[in-house]
Amino acid sequence: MKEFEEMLHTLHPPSEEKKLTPKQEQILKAAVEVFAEKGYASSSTSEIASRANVAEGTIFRHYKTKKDLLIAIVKPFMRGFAVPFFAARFVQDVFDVPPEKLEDLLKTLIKNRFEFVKENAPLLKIVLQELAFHSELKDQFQEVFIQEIFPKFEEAIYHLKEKGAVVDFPNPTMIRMIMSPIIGFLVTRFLIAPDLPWDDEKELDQTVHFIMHGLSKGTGSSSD
Amino acid sequence: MKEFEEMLHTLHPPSEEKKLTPKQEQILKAAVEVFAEKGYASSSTSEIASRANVAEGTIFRHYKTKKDLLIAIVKPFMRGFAVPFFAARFVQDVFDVPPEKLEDLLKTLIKNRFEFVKENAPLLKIVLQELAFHSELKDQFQEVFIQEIFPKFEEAIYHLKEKGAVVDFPNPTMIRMIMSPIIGFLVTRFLIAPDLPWDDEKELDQTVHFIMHGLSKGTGSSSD
Amino acid sequence: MKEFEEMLHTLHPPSEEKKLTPKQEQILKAAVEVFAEKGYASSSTSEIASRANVAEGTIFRHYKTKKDLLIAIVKPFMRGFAVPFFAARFVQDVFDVPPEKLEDLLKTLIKNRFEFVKENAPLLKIVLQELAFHSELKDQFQEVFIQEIFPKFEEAIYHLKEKGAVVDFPNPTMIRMIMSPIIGFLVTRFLIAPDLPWDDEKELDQTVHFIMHGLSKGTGSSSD
Amino acid sequence: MKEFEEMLHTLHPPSEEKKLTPKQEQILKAAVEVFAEKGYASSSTSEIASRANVAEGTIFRHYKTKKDLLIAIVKPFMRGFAVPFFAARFVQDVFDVPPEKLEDLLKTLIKNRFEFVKENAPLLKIVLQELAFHSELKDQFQEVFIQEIFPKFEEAIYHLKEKGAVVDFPNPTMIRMIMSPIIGFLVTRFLIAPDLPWDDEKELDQTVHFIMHGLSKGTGSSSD
DNA sequence: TATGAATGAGCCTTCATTCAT
DNA sequence: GATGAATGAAGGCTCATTCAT
Repeated sequence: MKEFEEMLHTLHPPSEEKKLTPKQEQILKAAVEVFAEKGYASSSTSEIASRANVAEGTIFRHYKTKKDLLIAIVKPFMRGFAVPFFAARFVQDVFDVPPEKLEDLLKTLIKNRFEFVKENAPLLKIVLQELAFHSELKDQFQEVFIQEIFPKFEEAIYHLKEKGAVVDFPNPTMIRMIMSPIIGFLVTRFLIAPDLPWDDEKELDQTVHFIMHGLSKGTGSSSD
Repeated sequence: MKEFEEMLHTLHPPSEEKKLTPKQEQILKAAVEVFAEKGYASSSTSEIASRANVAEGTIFRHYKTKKDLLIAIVKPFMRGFAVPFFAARFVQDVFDVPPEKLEDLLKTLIKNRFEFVKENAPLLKIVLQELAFHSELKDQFQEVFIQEIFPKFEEAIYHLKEKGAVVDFPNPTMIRMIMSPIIGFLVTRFLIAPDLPWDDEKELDQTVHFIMHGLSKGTGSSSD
Repeated sequence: MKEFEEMLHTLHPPSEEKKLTPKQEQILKAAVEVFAEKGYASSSTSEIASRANVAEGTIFRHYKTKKDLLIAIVKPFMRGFAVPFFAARFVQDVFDVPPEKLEDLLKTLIKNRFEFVKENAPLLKIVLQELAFHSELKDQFQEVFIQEIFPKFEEAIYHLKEKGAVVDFPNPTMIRMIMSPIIGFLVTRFLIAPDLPWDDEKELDQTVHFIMHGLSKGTGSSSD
Repeated sequence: MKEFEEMLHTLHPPSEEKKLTPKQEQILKAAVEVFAEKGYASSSTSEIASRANVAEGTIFRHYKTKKDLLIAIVKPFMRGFAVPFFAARFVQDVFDVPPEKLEDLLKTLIKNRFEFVKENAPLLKIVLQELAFHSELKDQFQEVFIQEIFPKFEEAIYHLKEKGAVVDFPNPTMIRMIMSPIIGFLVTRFLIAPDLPWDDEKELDQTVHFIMHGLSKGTGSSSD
């Protein structure tokens, strides 16, 4: 479980993005900035161009369309986010690990994804904003999350339920419960109040605690 | 606690919205539709006008600006959402209620807000989308949520902590943990997959369960 | 046969074009000018706008597309050109008239169309230029010429052949032979050298002479 | 008269075009294709480049300008078309030939030009389309047709009139009458309906017949 | 009050042309 | 000589906003 980094390169070798020319990189960087700042629809290619120190035409030489540019930005982010889940490891670990270590397992996973988002906070914003309006992004989301990640989650949850380790809610509900606090944290941490003096380690611990206890079978404080 | 409805009218008498002419209502309704469908920036006043069966000029007679129209839509929604929290009752109840009834209390609150959102799902979408880009909306949000609702929450949490009923996380963290699963549910329920055959009652119960256990002091499934 | 003018209004009452607002007329007039001068593809809507003393946006309020503007110009011209042929009169006259008056008949027809083109010379240019590249125009041409005019011609030719008045070439060939010198004259007269001191009456007489003799059965200069 | 082929090489030795590099040939070929398909103004150098399997820059190495490319295409075609008329032979033949062979003479000439156009149909289209808009092409046309061909025609016509073989129309009118049916045929044959099952020999015969009779002094079928 | 024609700034995109490699 | 990335001017079109009626 310590080697997430390795997995990152399993499916999509890092060389993939290295093909970018300097101009392309400037464009992508500028586009991420502007899209995140103003939203896709309110961003103008001319502003992106000038922030990228590039002629406007240059953008369209590399990305046929403004939307193509958006996709070129969002797709790798989604795939990148999903990479760790592709590993067979993920489910196996849940299966192998003793109950009292589950919390550590979850934390490792979250921590890793947290770091990924930390490096790409503006992209998180762009995805959350634009997913709602572009079917191309929805498709990509479908492909990555619903077809790849969710099944893994379901498998893991299945094991946990069998072990009697967790409450017996429907799978989609449980997945939602796992993800909501995480997303809630990420959004607060990086989008709403990135300038607060965060103690990330502590917040993550508490979030994991919250999720684990929330899904626990016992009745929490109101015993019984 | 059964009389939330009354509170709704406490601060903002219902007469307020009655000043709307029929044309205005058509415009607002159409605008909500279009904004939710395409996002504010990608919506055109001409489409709103034609959906409202109104001349384009008419929109600008009532709302000086496209953005004014957005605000006219979002502001009442935010205020409406916050209304129940204005009641002194809210904190008092938390203080009075016996620990084993806390879950019911939370559920009543959530249920009520759930119904409110249910009637205004497109507005939820608009708020979540546009909050990020319009300082006028952020101000309004600040005013309503941070200045009104959050302090109430903090007070309630203070009581709970005193009672030893909940874990001792920082207040903002706890508020986030309470709200994340709720928002997660609302977004899934109304925006992502509104067409699934939802059992709202059950989902709400489970969400409350999740939150309460998540915040409980006990160690959840990994007992001890 | 003297009342072609009346026929002009038979099918398409003149009121039809009267719906045009002043701005629309300015736009159409300017567009005809510019299209004829530079060709459709090399004309810019901004130049049309400024020649029409109208904002560029105004063009697009009336004609959704640059191409729509082209069609709005060409369609009425084609229909207008075809109008006389719609009359039942046309074929009947050919049938009734004695052989020695055929030349007069043809001349009346040509003269009339000549006047029509004279009023719309730039439009003739536009049609001849753009017909080759726009399927919408081809369709319109098909509809008007091939479906309406050509059949009338064929009928007339059928009568003439029966009378033994003309040579027995295939119908399409004969139609081409009738039209080529006419078009050749129109193009030379209005497009290639409009500034020459033309004696239109004489040219028309000679063109008719040429066509009639060209189609005659006799062997012309060689022999009798 | 059988040796038109020889004339072809009289003024412009065939070697002239042999200087073309393979790339240049590909470019010219592609340009002819694209120009004919879409018209000069709507053709993009990038499409020409890709059809020619050549980098876009390569076009501009050989032809400084898009328009230069057009001229490089059109000029040789015009000159090529005019070549036979340069021969002194042309007028002499008209002078020498007995009246009853005039038709054959004309047919030989037409047939020969017909074959030339047949090999270069797209070029005919390009010339007819672009002549109207490019003064460089008009100049070239002037140079070739008005200064070279027309005088030859006038001379020939002068002879014919002297012989009393033809009607006494003004020279320009007669030239127009000779050329209109020919151009009408070429345009129909190669541009409008190239896919019809043409009997070229017959059409040419009939066209010649039509011209000769059209210009004959007699009154054709309607004797007198 | 309501209308809708008119505006013109600004947007995305295309394209001929240049130039460093 | 050949390439193709880069340019930036110009084009068609959209849209929020104004205003005379």
